Amino acid sequence: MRYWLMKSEPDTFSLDDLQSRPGQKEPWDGIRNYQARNFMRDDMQKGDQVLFYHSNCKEPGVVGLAEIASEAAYPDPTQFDSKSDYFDPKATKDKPRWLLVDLRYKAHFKRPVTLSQIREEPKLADMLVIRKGQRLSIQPVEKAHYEHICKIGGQK
DNA sequence: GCCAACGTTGGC
DNA sequence: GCCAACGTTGGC
Repeated sequence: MRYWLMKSEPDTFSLDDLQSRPGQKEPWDGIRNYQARNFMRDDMQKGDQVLFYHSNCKEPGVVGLAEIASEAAYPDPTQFDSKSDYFDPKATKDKPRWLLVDLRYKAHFKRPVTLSQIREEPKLADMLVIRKGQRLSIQPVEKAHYEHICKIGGQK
């Protein structure tokens, strides 16, 4: 099993939104970065654990947990939809360019683990999310880091 | 709203 | 294949 950090802007789609979806599940569409896509395609498996991170907001940080709920990555339907913001004219059904996975809600942390807390904690100094210029919306996370974030967040 | 950092595009 | 121009991300 692997561990991930996935970013979302809470104004667009928050952990609350994921919790209130039917089945507490959501296809994670709109990923348009090759590195992030390759993580989904090559490395993600059903049951992988996810730190759900709120970005571009007042208090950026990990607000809770989710998990990968699809067996594998599959084509993101928004790439074929000319009305979608995520439409990609170069993608075809025979040769889809973009993939997604389903995400399932697990829990809210008792206390969100803020970006500044992560920066201040020496044990988390190697996390990608605090590396300068790091913008990837899907990042691999080491197990020890995952567990420590959970501990700070008050989630076993 | 600003802007640094980074990814992508496209002319050559 | 280079690289300037442009667009996006995301903290502040």
